[in-house]
Amino acid sequence: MSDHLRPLLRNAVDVLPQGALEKRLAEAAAAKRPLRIKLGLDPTAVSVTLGWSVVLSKLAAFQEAGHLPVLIVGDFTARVGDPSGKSKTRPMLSLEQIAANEADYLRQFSKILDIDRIEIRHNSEWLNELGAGGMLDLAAKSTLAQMLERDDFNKRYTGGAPISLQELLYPLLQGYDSVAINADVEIGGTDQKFNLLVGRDLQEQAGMPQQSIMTHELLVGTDGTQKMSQSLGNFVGLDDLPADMYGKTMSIPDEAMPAWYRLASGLPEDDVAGRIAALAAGETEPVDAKRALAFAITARFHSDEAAEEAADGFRRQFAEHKIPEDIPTAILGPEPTVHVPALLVDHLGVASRGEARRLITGGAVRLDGETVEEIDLPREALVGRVLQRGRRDFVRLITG
RNA sequence: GGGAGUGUGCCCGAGUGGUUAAAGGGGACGGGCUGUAAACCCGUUGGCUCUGCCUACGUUGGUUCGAAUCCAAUCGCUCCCA
Repeated sequence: MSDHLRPLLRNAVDVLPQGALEKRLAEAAAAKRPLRIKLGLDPTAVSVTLGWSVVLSKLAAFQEAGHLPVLIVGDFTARVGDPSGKSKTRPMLSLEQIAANEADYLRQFSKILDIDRIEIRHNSEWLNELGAGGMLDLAAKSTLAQMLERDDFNKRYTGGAPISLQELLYPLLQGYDSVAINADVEIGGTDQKFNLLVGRDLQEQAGMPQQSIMTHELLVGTDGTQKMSQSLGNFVGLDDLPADMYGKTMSIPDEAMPAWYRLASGLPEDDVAGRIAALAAGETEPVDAKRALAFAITARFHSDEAAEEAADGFRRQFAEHKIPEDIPTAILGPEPTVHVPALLVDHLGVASRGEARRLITGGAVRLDGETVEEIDLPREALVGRVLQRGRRDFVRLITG
């Protein structure tokens, strides 16, 4: 494999059709024009997760090689809902919400990508124009059997779960984006393979050159089993504080380490390969490998200093079981007796007072490290002390 | 349009008139052990002013001393026929 191609193929699973990318690159070089690299995104969530870093890094690699990332903001399709990997449809979003999410996304993307050197397009631009006639034209060339080849449709269909016609049409809309922007290459996760291929079909029907597609391994979440996603709550966000980024990474199962190293660490490919090999050979202790991984990720999105600090704080809190230094404070009310469950709900993110009571019963609540057993405590017993819920949530109680 | 099913707690799923806030499993959370890993053990998993009260088995209404369980209507979903 030639050196200039290698970074472009990193972490790719499928690169289709065979040889097409190389051909495209050669043509582009000869014509001295950049390739248009499409990445679609649904502006539905709030945080950009570490899972995104895989494709964003790939865009950065293309950018490095002189090509042009074209980001498609699915402001139209967000109102339809992509069924990828989901068993149910997702809610539609308002335009205002979509615009707000988009701005937030770009800010987070800029941690990986030079967002001043990308093209940003909204698919409402052409999909609004498409109209019923255009939609029917798109749909005329696809069959139900073709659509049902898509894995998650297939599963739902055979499992007797509903698939709305709207969802069924989604891949056509997304594929049409490729026609509209003249994509040369489209990248995405492995779950997007079908959609990316639809883009090729529609480009062919439109009589234009067909894009190459490239799918990428999906990063597993902190649970080590399911795909990292915001809705599953198993994610590390690019916006996470250093301590959270470090801590969440430390909580992943050992088995997830190789994948995280490859997909998320941001370390050079050879370095990653070496570390994974050392780990597999038992030359590296798993804990050490995980600390190094947590450090690498934290440093990647913050700084070496911030990562150092996060590592220190982590050691103090979880190895030495000390109360962390920077913890939020909460002002106690004037009442002489304090209802502890209310305190937990108000300041430690407990969902309900009933839940708080259960936590107290279960020994999860501590005051300056001592297990709390009372539901109500006199105010004086709380002032100036640190209330703790579980292993990682603390609040210092003060007077106003 | 006709017919047959089905709708239970975060998810799956049992329950077909009376200790049912609802078996069991998964997930999650918490405690122990530990490397905030895995495995393992234990506990919790509707709300609250908590030895009690309130709300809950798609929705609405009804039968009954009493319903998730029976009836009616209604909404959603699946399958079959057209």
